[in-house]
Amino acid sequence: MVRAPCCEKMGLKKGPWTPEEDQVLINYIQLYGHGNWRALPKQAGLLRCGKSCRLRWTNYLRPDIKRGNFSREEEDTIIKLHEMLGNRWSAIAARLPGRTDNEIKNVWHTHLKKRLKQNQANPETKRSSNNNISKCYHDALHELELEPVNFSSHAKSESLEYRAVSPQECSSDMSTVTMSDDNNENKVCLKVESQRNFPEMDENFWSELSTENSEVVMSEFSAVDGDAQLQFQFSPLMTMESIDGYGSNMHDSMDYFWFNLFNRAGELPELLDV
DNA sequence: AACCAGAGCAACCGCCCCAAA
DNA sequence: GTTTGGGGCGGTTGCTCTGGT
Repeated sequence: MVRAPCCEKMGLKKGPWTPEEDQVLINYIQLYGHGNWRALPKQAGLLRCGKSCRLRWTNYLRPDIKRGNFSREEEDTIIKLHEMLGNRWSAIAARLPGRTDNEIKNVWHTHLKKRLKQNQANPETKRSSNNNISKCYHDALHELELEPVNFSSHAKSESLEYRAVSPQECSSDMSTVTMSDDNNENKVCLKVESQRNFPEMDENFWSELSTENSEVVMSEFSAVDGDAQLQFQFSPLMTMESIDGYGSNMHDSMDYFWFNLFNRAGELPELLDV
């Protein structure tokens, strides 16, 4: 079933908004809010569809919108977040206060894609890119025959389960990772249950890990008889409020964690040239 | 001055998700 | 369990601006 576009209804205006229309919309929302977008234009006396009003408000008229050019810092953040999240513009916008998904999408298509292409044309840049590291640890995990089998994500808790996929290991090697942020302090506790013995890790392991993987900072780890506990702390870019729906990113973080763990323990095959 | 091409950006379109009926 | 409708999202369009010829 294809729903006909609401603006095709008789008499509804399309195209650029006039300053008068903007003012009507602003006045109405300031007075009454925007409980029901579909009903809003009629009540406000606008010859627009609700969708058009919502878009105009969220992308342009909202008082907390930051206008003007993107700073280099903002652009770098977008590039990094795009690397992590892909074309999830609203998720990226959630981490850039005052910027809208539409604006970020436009900046990406007009500026940043070009910038990235230029960077990738430079082999030195390419070698050191996070993408390359990411591919390496995914490959490594594949070789280890560890893969995520279950993942669920909510605003305040995450659950992730890994298992070994080779038949001979399947029954003996199962690890379950449960994350929670009970105190809502951006510190995420993980309980790892696994038959695999965790190698002992020194201070350098954690400092290197947090340097190379800026989304997450390991703060504490202990492993006793295969029952491991560790504490994550996310960088400011990775707040728990906005983590909902970032399953793929958490996979990356956990993949990275496992990769480093087993790499350090010398359990990785000779397949990496990071 | 006129024309053209490309860049930038606001707005639209169609689809999806989810809650309410 | 199914249908319906509102809201949100990502992709795309098309208008405007700008710089080059």
